[in-house]
Amino acid sequence: MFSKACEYGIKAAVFIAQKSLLNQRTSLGEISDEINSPRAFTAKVLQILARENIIKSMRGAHGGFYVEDNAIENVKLYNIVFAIDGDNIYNGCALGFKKCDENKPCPMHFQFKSIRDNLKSVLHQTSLHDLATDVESGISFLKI
Amino acid sequence: MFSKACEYGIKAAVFIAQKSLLNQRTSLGEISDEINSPRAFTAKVLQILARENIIKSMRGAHGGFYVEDNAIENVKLYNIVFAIDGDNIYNGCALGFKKCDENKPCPMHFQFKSIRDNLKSVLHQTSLHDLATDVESGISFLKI
DNA sequence: TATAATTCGGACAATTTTATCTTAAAATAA
DNA sequence: TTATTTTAAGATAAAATTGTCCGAATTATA
Repeated sequence: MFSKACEYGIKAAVFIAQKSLLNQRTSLGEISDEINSPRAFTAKVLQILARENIIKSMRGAHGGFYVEDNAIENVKLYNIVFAIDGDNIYNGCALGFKKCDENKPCPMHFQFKSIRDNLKSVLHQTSLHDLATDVESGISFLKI
Repeated sequence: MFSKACEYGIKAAVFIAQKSLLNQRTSLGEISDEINSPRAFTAKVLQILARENIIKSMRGAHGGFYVEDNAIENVKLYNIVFAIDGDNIYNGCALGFKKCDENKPCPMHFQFKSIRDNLKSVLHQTSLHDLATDVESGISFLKI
């Protein structure tokens, strides 16, 4: 469903948000340990998120990654997925047509409308804060 | 969402079913023309579907691909997707965990439950017959 | 039987995605 | 200022997916 890059990006962002709620920065090493992801590849993904202002980064000693207070609430899963994988998942045609709409639908267009809409609404509704507090309180997990 | 292989497989199967409803076999060349897919790659996908008994193939002059009468009703999108992409799309964890369930859920587990269930039910409900008749009657399209 | 039409299967090639390595740049602190 | 810690960025490599080619096998027909 999501690319590996996007999976790592989501997990990393949630972990960074979790740390930020505790007023802590976290480093690439700590992140990739915590979410069990390849370090250098994760760095690339974090660069994307930082360029898109979804997370903040700071170089140097005591540097690392963090999420700004207001972003923890305002950044939605939607923004992360869009930054990394684009909007193809929930806007793209299930059969890969460039142009597929009610006027000229692919055979799966109508059956998939509810799925796409559902996905879009979930990604729009779920904030970093929601996910991070769940992990913090032991309701969900970033590593299994 | 689906792999390219799966997209081609679905389109091809629908076209083959459409022809079979008219009691005609169709060849690889006709299929890849009709669904606008790379010929040799499509052949590989059709081999998978044939091995899984989702479609039938016959070599030689006047050979080609077809779907058996009962299969047109009985084969669901589910079977095609499963044969080509496996069940990862609707059973797999959104964040890629091997083991992710209510007991030890990833941060997106509950938000994605409805999406997965919705997807699963759509794929289970939609038959080749449904898709093929829509195309045949001009309601939907295999090429755009 | 010979020929043509067709799928099958294996090997290969190109592209995309995933992953790594190495050096530079920036921030902190001694 | 120098050393240390950290991210940034670019080059490269590995793996997976997508795509191609070719000869063998099979079927129908002349």
